[in-house]
Formats: sequence, structure tokens, C-alpha cells
Amino acid sequence: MTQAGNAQAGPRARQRQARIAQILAGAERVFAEAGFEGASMSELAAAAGLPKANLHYYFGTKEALYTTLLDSILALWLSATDSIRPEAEPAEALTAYIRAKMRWSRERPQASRVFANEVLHGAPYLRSHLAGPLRALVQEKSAVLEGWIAAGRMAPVDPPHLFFSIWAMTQTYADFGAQIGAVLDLPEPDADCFARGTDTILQLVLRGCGLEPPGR
Amino acid sequence: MTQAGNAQAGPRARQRQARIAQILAGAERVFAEAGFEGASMSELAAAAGLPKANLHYYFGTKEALYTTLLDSILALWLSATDSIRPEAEPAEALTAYIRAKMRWSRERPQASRVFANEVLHGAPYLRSHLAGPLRALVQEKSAVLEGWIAAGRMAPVDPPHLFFSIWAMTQTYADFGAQIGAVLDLPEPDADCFARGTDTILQLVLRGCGLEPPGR
DNA sequence: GTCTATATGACGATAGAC
DNA sequence: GTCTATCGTCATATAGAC
Repeated sequence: MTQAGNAQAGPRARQRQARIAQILAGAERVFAEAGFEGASMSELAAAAGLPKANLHYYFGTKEALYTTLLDSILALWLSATDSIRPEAEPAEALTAYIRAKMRWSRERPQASRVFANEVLHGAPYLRSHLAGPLRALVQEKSAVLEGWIAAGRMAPVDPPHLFFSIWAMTQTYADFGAQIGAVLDLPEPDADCFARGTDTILQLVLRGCGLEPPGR
Repeated sequence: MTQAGNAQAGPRARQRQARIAQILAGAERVFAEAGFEGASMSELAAAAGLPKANLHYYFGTKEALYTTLLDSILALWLSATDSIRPEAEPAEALTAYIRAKMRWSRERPQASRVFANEVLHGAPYLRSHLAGPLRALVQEKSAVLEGWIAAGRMAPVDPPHLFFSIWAMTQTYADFGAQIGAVLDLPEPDADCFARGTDTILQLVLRGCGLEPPGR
């Protein structure tokens, strides 16, 4: 049996991991710009700095490359809700969550766009993950919010729909960056744009939930 | 010179208009599901109930068909801000705007997705429209909000970013309907889902702007 | 493991009969 | 105006030398 992880792996396996990471990094860029159908294996190979055939050697098909990339992006996506825990202060938890999502839009806009493109077209490869792990996560975190509401620590709100709105507002700065940039006369959203966006979203969510900005 | 409009046109021109509308209606569905590159002329022809060659007869190229469709969608998109006028009541104007955008997501999800896909991939065909008419519209409506803020009729807020958030929250119910449906265990967002979503968005925006729901 | 050269098929677009 | 048959191109994927 060959080693799959990267810890304690031999130089052979380590080089393999490096090549795979190299291919996935390029693929994130290309799929983000062109979508699944719009991306060609030639472009994907050029982005990775390798001949076309090597991509087929490592992943078999374009579809397998795409789904591997999607899985790694979804894992990132799911890991951002850590701050929402029953013992946390609601305003602090929501602020931390929104800031984490905005940081993700700023630092990984291409990953966000690959994910958005997949969902936009009906999530053919991701639907089972969304109905499984994501649904479970939303139910868990919604229960935390319900607890806060029942305890009078925040105003009543429909927790899943609050999440849908937070996802939409934060991801729009990555996914629809072209539109925001066009309206603001920028080539793409810059640091100031993200700062103003974060403030606006925090204002809407915190006040909408009857909370004050966390003192610090 | 042939007549382009549909009023006062002869039966020849009227049939031509009908065929074009038929092709565009099918194209909206196909482009929404597959994107520009993912849609094939065969699928587009099948969706219109016509042979492939007829589409080329009416539009020349796939790209021309796509841009014609995009233009018609953008015109719809721009026409939703009518309620935001200086003499209106802020809470009523924002409520009407949000309800109109949600109605659009509910009734024309495919049009919304075609637009989203175009922007997501950098708006290659729409960039000039976004930097032109859309930017002008945002500046005009932002000035209205600035007036309300200066008059103490609503809390201070960054108007363009408020628009970005409202667009994101309302359009997510069309564009990311697959994700929302998966989380809520629905095949797609239904009437109840849209009602709860509308209430949540109204709560965030109105309270976020220091407003009370309009009495009615 | 790597890469060149190529097989196979689908695509957008058009020619030309009706 | 409409439709069938087809052209040339470019895609994914693979065979086989190194």
C-alpha cells in the first residue's frame, strides 16, 4: 500500500504530492476564469507548467481533476464557522465569522468562484456534499443561534436564512468582483473596498440581530 | 428599411419577432444551466424547437445570440430601482426595492443565473454596460440615500455597499438556489423559503439602516 | 514517470436543395 | 425562410517511445 499523506512520506511520494498541488493551484485559476466546460486541458496544463499528458497521468480525466479541486475547496469553505459556539458572545461570534468569510473572499477569490460556478449550475458534483455535511453544519450552528435567541441574547431571526444572507454578502466581493469593480471604477475590489464592505455587512447583521458591535 | 419593432409591423416581421422570442426563451434556460461554453448550438436549437441552422440564420453566431440575450436581461435588471426616489419614505422605498428584487429571483431565476454567470467570469461582454449605465444608476440612487442620511431620515451607511449587499442577498435565492435547496432539503427554493428569505433580508436592511418596517 | 504524436468524436458554422 | 448534410477545427483522451 502506498502512502497517501505527506507526513513521513518518501521523496517519491513527496514529489508526487508537490506535482498534484501544482496542478490543482493552476486549475483553481483556470476553472475560476472559464468554468468547467470553458477550461481546456491545454490551458490547465499551461497553468501548471506541465505537458497535457501529465495531467491525465495524475488525474485520469478532466472531471476527476475538477472534482478533486472542488472537494478541497469545500473543505476550506466548511471550516469557517468555528467561532459560532454556544458559550461565545453573539456579537463577537458573528463578527468573527463575517470577518473570516471576507478574508476568504479577499485571499481566495478564485476558489470562491469555482465553488460559485458549481452551485450556479445546479451543483451536479457537489449536491450530495451540500445535502450532507453542509446541511448538518447549518443545523448545528442554527441550534446555537436558536439558543441565543431563546436566552434573549439576540433578536429573533431565522438562522438558516441569516446564514444564506451572510454567505451571499461576503462572497459577492469575490464572485461578483467584476461588477463591484465596474461600479466603483476599480480594476477589481481593493483593500478599501473590502474594508467598507466588511463594515457595511457588520452593520446590517449586528443591528439586524439587535446587537451592538463588540467592544474591544 | 424593414421594421424592427413589433407595433404596426406586417405579419412577416411579426413572425420573425415571434421566432426570435422563442429562441431567446429557450436560450435563457440552456445558458442558465450550462453557461456560455457549456451550451451547445444543438441544445439551444432543441430548446427552441428548431433546427440548428435556423438559429444561425437569425443570429449568425452563438456569441451574437448570447449577447442579445444578455442585453435584454440587463435592461430588466436595471429597471428595478424605480421605488428609490428622494420624496419617498426610506423604509417604504427600500422595502419595495427588496421585494421587487426577490420577485425577480423567484420569477426569473434563469435570467438571474445567466447574468450571474457572465459577471462571475469577469463580465467580458457586459463590462462596458456595468461601468456605464449601471454605475450611473448606482451614483444616482446613492445620492438619494445620502440625502436621506443627511436629513436624519436613516442611519449613516455606505450607499454603494448597501446596494451590493442587497443585490447579493436577493439574487442568492436564484443563483445559489441549488445550495439553499440542498440545505433546506427542498428540490429548489419554494414559496415559504422565499417568504422567510424576504423577511430576513428586510429585517437586516431596515434595522441596519435604523428604520422600522413601514406600517401598512 | 515523462512527453510527443495521434486517434476519435463533438463542436460551431455553412452550403445548397427546397 | 427552412432544413439536411457536411466541412473544418479543436476538444479530450491515449498509445507508445524514451
